[in-house]
Amino acid sequence: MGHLIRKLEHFVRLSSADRAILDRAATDRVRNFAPRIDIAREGEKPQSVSLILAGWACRYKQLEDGRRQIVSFFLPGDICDLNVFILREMDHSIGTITSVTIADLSREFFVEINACYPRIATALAWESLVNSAIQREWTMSLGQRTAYERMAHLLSEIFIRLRLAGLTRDDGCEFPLTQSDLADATGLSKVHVNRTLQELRSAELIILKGKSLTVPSLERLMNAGLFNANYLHMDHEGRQLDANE
Amino acid sequence: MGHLIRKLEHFVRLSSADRAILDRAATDRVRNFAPRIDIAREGEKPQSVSLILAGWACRYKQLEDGRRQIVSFFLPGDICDLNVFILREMDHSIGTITSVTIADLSREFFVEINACYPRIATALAWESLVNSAIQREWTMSLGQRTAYERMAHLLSEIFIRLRLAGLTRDDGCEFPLTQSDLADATGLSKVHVNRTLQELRSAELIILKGKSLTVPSLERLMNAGLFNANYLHMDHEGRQLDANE
DNA sequence: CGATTTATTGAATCGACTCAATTGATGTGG
DNA sequence: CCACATCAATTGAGTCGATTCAATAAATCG
Repeated sequence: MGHLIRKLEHFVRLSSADRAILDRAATDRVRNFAPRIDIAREGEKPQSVSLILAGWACRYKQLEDGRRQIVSFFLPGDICDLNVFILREMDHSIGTITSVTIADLSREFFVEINACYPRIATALAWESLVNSAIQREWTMSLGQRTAYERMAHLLSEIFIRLRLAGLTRDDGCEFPLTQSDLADATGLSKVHVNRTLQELRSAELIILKGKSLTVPSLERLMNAGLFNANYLHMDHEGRQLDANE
Repeated sequence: MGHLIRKLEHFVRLSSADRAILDRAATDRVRNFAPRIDIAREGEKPQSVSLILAGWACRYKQLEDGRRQIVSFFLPGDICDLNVFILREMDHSIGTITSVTIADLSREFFVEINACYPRIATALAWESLVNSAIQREWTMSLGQRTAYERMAHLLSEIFIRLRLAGLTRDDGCEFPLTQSDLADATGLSKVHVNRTLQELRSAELIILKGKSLTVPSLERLMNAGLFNANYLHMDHEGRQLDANE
């Protein structure tokens, strides 16, 4: 579907046949979920690989005593858990933030891609490497960045990822995360998230109100978060594979 | 080589042909590195996929001001950066802890594996999924666990991973990490690492002296770290693929 | 509209940090 | 093989970033 294709095209140019099979896969087995519910739970058998068509979701883990860590966000165009068929049991849960539309991608789809669409296969491998890199960057953030830097970094990352998927207009985007979500993602308390956001506001790095985020200068926000975009590998790195049409 | 095979066999039983090609790959292009040097640096073009034959290494990221986060450890039998050929530029560095012996795995090796050794291909996919799961668990640790829990968790993880590779005897193992390494991995200061280790010692959860770690009761250490081993997916999950010999 | 969730504020506390000094290992060259 | 240099581990004291608890204000939703 549109957001995935748009994202993958930052890595490699696809042919119209490539785009066609991706579009087809995205209209096949579509499911809708309400906001704030679990799509999959830790301990269950992984059922499918899902492409987010619309809405925000997250992957999270929880300790017995209730402490909760969001370990990644899924935005439109993201794929959850490539290859996960192999495993017996989920080691984390997946929950929605907003209402979410996903398309289940079948095993056969991946077999076909690997056999007949090498450009897509490579682009999906790229997507998966970028996801690993994002996870490492979160490790970095939680381990080394201050609350202020961490929040600026997270907001920069989300804004850039939304832009790659074509989900920003000018300097703004939808932003359905609550401060509580941000707390679970950054490892900070809700109260401190609130105060940190206020600092970012008074530094005029963000305008965050309702469910909408405006970033007057992405560059300044990135600087505040010590953000180095290299880990997103979005500089059209696979262009030697470009389709010629 | 031995440690990799041993580890993969926790997921699926390999045939002697499977083992043979892995052994061959591991004797092909072997390189040695001194302790405490960089094998690869952020910003460079990724050169190869490496299998650690002996020694410990780590993946780390650094901020401009010097703050350093170790985002993963590589133990014997681990593979660095499966698939990484695709990317233009490293987003992190890889450095040795001890002296290290690695075997470079060629692109052709992976092509051959995917074409002719589906069981190994699946096992390597499993290895890569487990690595992602470990990275998520580190995110969890840094975001939610206290210093004490975090240290207990890390030590449990390392001990278990070493055991999977056949590198423990009874309740002990080599442990070449300095407190400074532990600080960079846990996001704590060196001083606090020191104090946290003392707490673990006086709770009789670890005996750590010189470069050797003893864990009198792994179960108790795991409990202290709120350790749930599910993320390591080591319960022979791929047995439907077992070789019959 | 009232009910519930989300955001905000204040005050007190605490876990972890910094700085600085000391002790103990490890290793190397003469 | 000792002497020195270096690196790693330990300890104490003071500080600070972030937390908890608790109350209030503002949105959002049915």
